[in-house]
Amino acid sequence: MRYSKLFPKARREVKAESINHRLLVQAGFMDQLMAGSWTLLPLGWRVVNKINNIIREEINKVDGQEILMPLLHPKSIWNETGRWDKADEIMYKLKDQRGREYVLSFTHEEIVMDILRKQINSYKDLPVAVYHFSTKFRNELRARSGILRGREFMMKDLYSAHVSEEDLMDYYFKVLEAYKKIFDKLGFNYRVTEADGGVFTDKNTHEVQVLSQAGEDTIYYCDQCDWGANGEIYKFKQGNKCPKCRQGKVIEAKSIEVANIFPLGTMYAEKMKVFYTDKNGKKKPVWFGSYGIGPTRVMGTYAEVFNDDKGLIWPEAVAPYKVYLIGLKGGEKKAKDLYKKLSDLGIEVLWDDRDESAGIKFKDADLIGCPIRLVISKKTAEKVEWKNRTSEKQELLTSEQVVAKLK
RNA sequence: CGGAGUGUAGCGCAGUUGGUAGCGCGCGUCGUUCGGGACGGCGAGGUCGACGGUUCAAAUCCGUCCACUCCGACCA
Repeated sequence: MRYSKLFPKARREVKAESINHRLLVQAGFMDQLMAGSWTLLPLGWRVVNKINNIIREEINKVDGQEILMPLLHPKSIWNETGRWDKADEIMYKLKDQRGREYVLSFTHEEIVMDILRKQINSYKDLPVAVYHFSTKFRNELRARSGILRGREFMMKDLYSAHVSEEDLMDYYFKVLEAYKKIFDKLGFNYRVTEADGGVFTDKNTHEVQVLSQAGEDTIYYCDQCDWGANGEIYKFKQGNKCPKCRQGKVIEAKSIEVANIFPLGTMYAEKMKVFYTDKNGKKKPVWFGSYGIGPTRVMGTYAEVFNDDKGLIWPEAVAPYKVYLIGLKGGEKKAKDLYKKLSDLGIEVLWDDRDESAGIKFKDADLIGCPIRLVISKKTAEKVEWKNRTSEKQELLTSEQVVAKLK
């Protein structure tokens, strides 16, 4: 991509208290429509898509099948579970010209249940797991922290149905393992915690929490084993013995909840009459679970966790472009050639071909935060300067060496 | 919803005791520059958040409302 053509350009200054708000807006990744509603601009959309692809890959591995469900739901389906009233405060409800009532989706359990009751007959049809990436609308009392808490945001939600609690819980922990793989690939320092199910279930659930001062949650975790808990239901003291391994100490920390999984049981199936016939010919309710990850919140979390005073720092796995290429005086032609060469090889390059000063290009390169910066100028002569975003070290390579290193 | 703050040019901001609006950046253009936000010349750009009131006169004073940010309640 030629930076001269990219919409929009980085800005000089942005007033915002939250780090993800300031950096992502300043660098041109997102734009605010109103409190809690954001446009993902080309750079931001690329990042979110990369996050989504990493999620998709792991969810497919646990037999999730991707679908796309509607966002406009009739009142009747939400009445079936009682959530039309129970979740009233977070729902955006609408009425059409004839007085019919709807809600903008804040989750999809009821919708999946409706599909299942039409499609599932026998135990032979189970288990089944479906997921989609789509927008969620939640009427938060207060939108805040940039894109971390919006009233409209993207979520990957996976739903699974099973013949028994054993099978559900077996799958539930498989998904938890898949989530760990996802957040390992994404490169976060996170903890898995036990938490409250909120409007979703009375049962306890698990969350993936990325450690960050910008987080709204307080969690407790063991400094030696994998134990962790959300402070909303459990209270522990920093420094006490870990309740699980009895060896490590409890650490209290701020964190951002990026994923949550719920073993919902048979309540939804019973209320919505989602039954299957077992081997003995008996009708039984399906065991149900739901599993969410917030990709747009994940992007905001990156901005909060990976940055320095110069700007964003993207890990290669999700960077909008792998390389930021700068051609300075005397290197324009060579930069153009290298851009073509790398692009032909399928390497993602953002080429700053603007007629701007060297200083502006360097500042924007740092702000946008691609992992690798390449510079060609009079100074580099026939070579190319390679610098990683996370290091001050610069090395001069031939373009062949650059290509080999990038492959 | 309670508390605090802010709305003035595309962005960031200043604007005194009321007298009809400025700065920096950016933008257009010409020229000189060209490895860490270069410099000069010329130029464009505003219903001062909205509505109402006070006044000869309101960005400025008063009232109502709206929007955004932060803290809280709440929430993924």
